[in-house]
Amino acid sequence: MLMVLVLKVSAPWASDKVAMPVQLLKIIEGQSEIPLPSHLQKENLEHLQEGCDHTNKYIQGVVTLSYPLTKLRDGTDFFKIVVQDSDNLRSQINSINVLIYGKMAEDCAKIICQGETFIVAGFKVIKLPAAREGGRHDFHLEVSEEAGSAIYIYTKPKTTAASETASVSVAPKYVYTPLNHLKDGTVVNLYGVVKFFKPPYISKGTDYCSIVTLVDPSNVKLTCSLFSGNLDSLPKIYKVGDIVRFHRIKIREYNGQMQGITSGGFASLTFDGTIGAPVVPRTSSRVYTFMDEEQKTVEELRIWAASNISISGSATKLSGVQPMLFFDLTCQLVGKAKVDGSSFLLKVWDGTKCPYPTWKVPVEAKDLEGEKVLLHQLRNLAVDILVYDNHVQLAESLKIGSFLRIYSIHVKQASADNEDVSHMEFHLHGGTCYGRGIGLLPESNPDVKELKEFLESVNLTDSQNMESMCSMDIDSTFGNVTVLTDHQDLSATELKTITNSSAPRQYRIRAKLRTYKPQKLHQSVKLHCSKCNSLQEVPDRDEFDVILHGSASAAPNPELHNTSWYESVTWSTQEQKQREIAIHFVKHDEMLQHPEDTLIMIEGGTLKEIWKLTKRFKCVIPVRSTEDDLELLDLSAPFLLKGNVKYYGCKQCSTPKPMKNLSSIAAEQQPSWEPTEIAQALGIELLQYVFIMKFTLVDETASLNAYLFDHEKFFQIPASEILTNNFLQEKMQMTMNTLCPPGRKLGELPWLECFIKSYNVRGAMENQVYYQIFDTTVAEDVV
DNA sequence: TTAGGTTTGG
Repeated sequence: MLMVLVLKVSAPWASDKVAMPVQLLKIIEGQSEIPLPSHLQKENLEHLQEGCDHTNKYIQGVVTLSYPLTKLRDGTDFFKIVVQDSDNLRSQINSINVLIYGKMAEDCAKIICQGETFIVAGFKVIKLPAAREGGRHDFHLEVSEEAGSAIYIYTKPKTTAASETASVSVAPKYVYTPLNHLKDGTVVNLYGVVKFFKPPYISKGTDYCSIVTLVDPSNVKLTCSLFSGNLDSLPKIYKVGDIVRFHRIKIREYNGQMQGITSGGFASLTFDGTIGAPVVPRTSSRVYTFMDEEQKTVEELRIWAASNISISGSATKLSGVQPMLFFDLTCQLVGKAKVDGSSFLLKVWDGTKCPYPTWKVPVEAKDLEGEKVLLHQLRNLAVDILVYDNHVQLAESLKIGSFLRIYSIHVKQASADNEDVSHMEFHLHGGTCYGRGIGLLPESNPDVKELKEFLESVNLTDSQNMESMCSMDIDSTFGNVTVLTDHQDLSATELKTITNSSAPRQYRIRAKLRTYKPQKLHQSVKLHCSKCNSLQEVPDRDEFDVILHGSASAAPNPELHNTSWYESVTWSTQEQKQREIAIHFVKHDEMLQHPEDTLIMIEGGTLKEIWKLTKRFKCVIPVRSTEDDLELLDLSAPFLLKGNVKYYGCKQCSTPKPMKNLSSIAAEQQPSWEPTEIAQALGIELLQYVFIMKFTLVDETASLNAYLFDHEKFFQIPASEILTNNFLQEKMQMTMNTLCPPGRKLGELPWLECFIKSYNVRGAMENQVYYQIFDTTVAEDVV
């Protein structure tokens, strides 16, 4: 009798789902071949090559020797056998070592006896360091469940003897197929950047399903249907731009296009697609291979994706929702309730306030799960999202307090019969079009970390003060003033009186902010020279990049290295076009200081390198060398980087002085390296970051445009920080939403109090009167 | 098996 055993779990062609590691599939009598899946091809021992994809290949031979089951140092089970190709006994190379790892090793050790016929598919070929001897192969095969190997054993005894030599275990090597080389009917390993995905949802069959569309630098797309009964074994994709590695995905042709589908042994790793983020795989596998080479692949894909994939997406904060649109929300679940059979209520918040009144889904208090006190505290910040149909089951299973990303929420403007003002409704409609669904984010997710930090910073008492400015009862409560001023003694003047008066004068006014410019708040940040009074745009990073490239073409001058006041270090990069970098560390008392106290000057650095250095050192000054001195770069580039801020000098008003002037600051008892002081020493007229905005103010009598020219006082946010700080941008947006809530009629806008002054600007023909807001600060309970 | 990307009802 011939018995055929198939060791499985991850055999790619196995049709059975039983998770038993060893399964008796068939007992065949008098038959010499197992009906192997048609896509498998037999590989001759003589033709083995390292680095090829053997996912669809098998080798067959007789077990001539087996060793006792042992454990490797890391606890992995290890079983080694020698297999001889019985069809080619006269061949020079007819034996090979097969190293079996993990659960498969344990299972094989129980079953395999010498003389049995052994078939393995999905192995890895590893070259041995020593030369071959006596018919032994100079490769060995590595086999494991993780590698997707499958083993077939014929238990019919045959006998041969063979010697064997020790072999060295080498980490397995995978081969990855680019998306433009996929062939129907194969099982491959691949990398890709997520272009589209549906978070896992419960399919109509027995499994979870997740749809993932990948692209890679071949610019070919591949849509994969991934199924698994275990949610954890589907890739943990959180956003478009994430990078995935799939092992053992089956390729099929569907509607004239290649399609990926899970097959036995499918495994995935997911990586954050952000350049510079740690390359840490998200996986449920206990065991996975991940080495320097893989790290490099991920980093390369990140760079490719950065310029080839739009990851702008539709992520929005509640403060930024627009009616009649769809958006993705990262939020925390604070309440949930069953509404009816086909819909379920989720109450969530993200710390920001929706500028529109939002609907409240009526549910009975007893049906609402969540912390009552918190729900009350958050009653004006949390929003109700009604999820339908296929999303209900998943929504029900969510735990209060968990962090979610809800994809493609529909914002619907609606007005009930008994309300004059329309409100916003949030629906997660049934189905999964456009990736509609709910994803559970782990606490380790960087977006969750950021959100948690933000939620903790939200003062719930303050947000209750905003109650008067929000949703339900708009008209009655909007008599309130939301801006504080310094000059409480002045009484308010009507706008008509102001526009009819001559300039210059100062007034206290009470008005509504009908609109403001720019609507994109980051565009309000400019650079101002207090000497020549000029305003300019903040240069973008490309401009800086170009200047850096230009200056890197000249090598640092070694004669300028290591002077009395700085120490220098130089090195060359490994890139194709070698680049020399010099860093000059400014000393204090002839000593180097801690990096966080040190000012450095750098020659030949890239944008990224300089940015990294600013994280570590107190100040960074990009320089280049001339024949006899170091000097600043073109003043279109920042002359100084400190913390998150790039400091610029005025081209008109600056007269750069020798870098050596910095040594006088370095000699101070405790050098503070203040930008103003550095600028002065270097002859730079420091440009100040300012907010420039135009406010259109109205009262019952007239309307006027007043300019806001503000460094920090009005918003209590430094203009210099806003471009690099998301929290502050968020805070500023919320402030503007409070002062000028979008989507409201004039009558529904809040009243503001502020100070304005009028002034004359001489035109060619006549004087023009302008107005500027001054000495005004947004009240703390608004911010 | 399930889905096979392309939104809108409650």
